[in-house]
Amino acid sequence: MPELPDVEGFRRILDSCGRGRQIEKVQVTDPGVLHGVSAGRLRRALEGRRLTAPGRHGKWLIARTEGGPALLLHFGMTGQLLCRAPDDPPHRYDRVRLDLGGQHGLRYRDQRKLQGLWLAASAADVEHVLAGQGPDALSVDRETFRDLLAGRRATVKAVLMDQSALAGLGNLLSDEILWRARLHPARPANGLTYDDSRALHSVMRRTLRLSVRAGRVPDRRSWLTGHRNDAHPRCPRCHGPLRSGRIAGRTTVSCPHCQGGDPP
DNA sequence: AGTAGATCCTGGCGGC
DNA sequence: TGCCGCCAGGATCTAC
Repeated sequence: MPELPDVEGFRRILDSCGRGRQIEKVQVTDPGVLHGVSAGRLRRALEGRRLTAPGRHGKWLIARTEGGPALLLHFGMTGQLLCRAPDDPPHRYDRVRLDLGGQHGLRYRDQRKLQGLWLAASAADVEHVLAGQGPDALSVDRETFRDLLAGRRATVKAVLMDQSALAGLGNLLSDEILWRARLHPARPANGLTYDDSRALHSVMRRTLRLSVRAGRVPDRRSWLTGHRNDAHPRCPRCHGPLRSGRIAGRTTVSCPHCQGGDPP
């Protein structure tokens, strides 16, 4: 389930594998992942273009070309970006392939096709596709973060996961961050104190930095994420039983002891 | 403004 | 064994 750290990993793959190289051939093996563009138009728009420094906003990856259009990639739950030689055997979930000359190539691989690829004709068009995204969770400053929480009556978990409020966090990271900050996920966002939001911001940044370094949310046993799929999960901090429920429509794991039994 | 629920999509899993 | 329904959680839409 790609969240900000995973997509940041894909950005690095795109950078090391594709930057400076020319897109020689675009192969769409499943047009079902294309949004608002046909396979033919995608091919005509990208073939012959040279990839430049890629960007990322939240869970979006931006593959820019020199003086040309940009390809926007969203990985849904199961998507990934791989650097593979064009003659590497195809995988059944390879949906789009970019051949970059020689032994270089990129593949958009995705089992469930919940999201996919968008084509942006220009920088302004990139902004258009990304309109409505909140600030990136890795670069949002403390005051902006505090204000976006203070302006919402929804639960703090719902706001953390809302891409229009804050871009980049998914279900796993939200639970991890709230657990580390010792905040109950069902607390109303606008009920957090100044100190709460300050601590939450700091914990979020630290958790994101560690996750980006690992290329994903680590499922180490010292992390909440390393326990959430256990039959009888216990808190790695206090060793009490973890609680599993649904908040904002998502499975939510938290520690009743560390994060409070009931939200105030 | 907020939540719940359906939808999209595919595969793994438990139950019968 | 095989079929059914549920669940996973990325997002969006409608209904309340």
